Amino acid sequence: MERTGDDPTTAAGRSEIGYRPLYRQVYDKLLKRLADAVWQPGQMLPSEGQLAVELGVSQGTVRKALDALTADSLLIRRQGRGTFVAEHDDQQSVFRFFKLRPDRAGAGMPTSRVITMTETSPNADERENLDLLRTAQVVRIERLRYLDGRLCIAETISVPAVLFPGFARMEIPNTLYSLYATRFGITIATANERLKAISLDARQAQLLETSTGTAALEIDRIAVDLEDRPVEWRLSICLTQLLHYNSLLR
Amino acid sequence: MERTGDDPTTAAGRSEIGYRPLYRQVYDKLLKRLADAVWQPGQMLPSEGQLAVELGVSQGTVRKALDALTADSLLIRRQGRGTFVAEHDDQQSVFRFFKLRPDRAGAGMPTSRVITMTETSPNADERENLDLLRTAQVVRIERLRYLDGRLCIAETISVPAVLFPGFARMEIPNTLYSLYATRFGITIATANERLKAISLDARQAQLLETSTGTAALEIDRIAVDLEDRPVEWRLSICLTQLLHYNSLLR
DNA sequence: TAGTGGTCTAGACCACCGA
DNA sequence: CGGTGGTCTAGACCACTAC
Repeated sequence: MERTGDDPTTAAGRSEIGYRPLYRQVYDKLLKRLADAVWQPGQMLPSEGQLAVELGVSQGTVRKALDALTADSLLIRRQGRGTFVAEHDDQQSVFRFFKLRPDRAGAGMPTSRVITMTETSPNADERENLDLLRTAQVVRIERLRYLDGRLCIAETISVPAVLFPGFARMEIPNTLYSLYATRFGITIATANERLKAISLDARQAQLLETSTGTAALEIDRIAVDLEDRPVEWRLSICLTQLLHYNSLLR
Repeated sequence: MERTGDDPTTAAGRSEIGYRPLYRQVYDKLLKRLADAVWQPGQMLPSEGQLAVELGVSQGTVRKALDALTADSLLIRRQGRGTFVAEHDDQQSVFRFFKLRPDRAGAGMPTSRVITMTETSPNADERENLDLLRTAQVVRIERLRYLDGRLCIAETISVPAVLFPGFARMEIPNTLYSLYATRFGITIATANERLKAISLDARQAQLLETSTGTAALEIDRIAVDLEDRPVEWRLSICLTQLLHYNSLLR
């Protein structure tokens, strides 16, 4: 099943011509450095002027590339201080990919408890969603998550083992994506989520300490890195009696 | 919307506590014209150069304001042709606010059938979500929606009657938001959706021609206009056996 | 060919931050 | 204070569209 990243109406043909604006080339060069972890998360980049000299373009062109990277949440710019590689382990960034909120109060940080963690051969879903060969291995995590102390999510997380060496024997922190970035040099750029309403089967109900047939929200997420490779597949089952999934359309 | 924040400073030249960039003032001026429907949807704006002369700023400053309006989906710019007021009745814009997709195929246009349409006093939810006084009136629509010919949504739509004079006696098209724009001068800028999984009660099940207790997706949407006023509340009950709600996180 | 938006440059000045 | 990003300008040239 082909997964459409965006509206089906955006299938309009591209010019096909090999014209690439200068600022776009600068964007790609800087993106490559970020992907190669030349600059670490939190680190300050050279100033606009220095980059301009180094790359042999005007400061305005560098600026346009930096602004684009900032719009893509890869950089953070602060007037008077400098340009920094975005850190994905602060509170703000956690909620970038976590859209569940309590109905009434503001959300505290979600917490987690790992149930199982194994390195194994991928099943059919994992092969398809992570674009894997049959001979590849995956690391698969099952865990429960809590919001404001209340059990609300059971999820299965699968990643290609080759991209995460030693992952299966690690202590798993609450914020996975910062671990991906700091330990494996993998930055999650975007994630595509597909939501459905389901009735819990017996196993799911037991995990979530509720009764079979309860309505729950299923979130099927594929996360991709800076080079648009799928690097994580996550299937979350969420109880939404006291929570909701928040989506802002603009 | 990021650009219509709660900046307390006014457009008055230079105040010492708040600083308002020139391009931001231009943005606001142009936004006002869009809100006042000085330029109609689909219409071409004057060129950058003409606007620059008229407003007494440089072309680059106009450009920055136009780019910001384009980023907010209010304008569409086409190289070699001009800058146009975004039309919200073409296929692209429909899917901007409609995130349900068939699991397997690409989505055709959704269709609708109105069940009831009344003008009445608001209930407590409507008063709260639309920020209404007890004496106000609302227009309330119940309808069913179909995707690829299949019944999948039952929804209730409520709008303040004062903003939509004569609405209750109109023929209702499939794409409501284009009607809002063309007949009432109201442009939907953003919408906030809250999703939950629910079990259908008897009435909902009957409407959707399925059985009581079926799991379904409830979408609670508040849509706001260019001035950030809530102008529509919509509660949709969606069957997701063959559909999913698509959400792209970046 | 004329007119549009898109890119690129160079330089001036402003607002903000930290030492 | 010096250094950073943010704004603003003026002008040149490029790519695209319509006629």
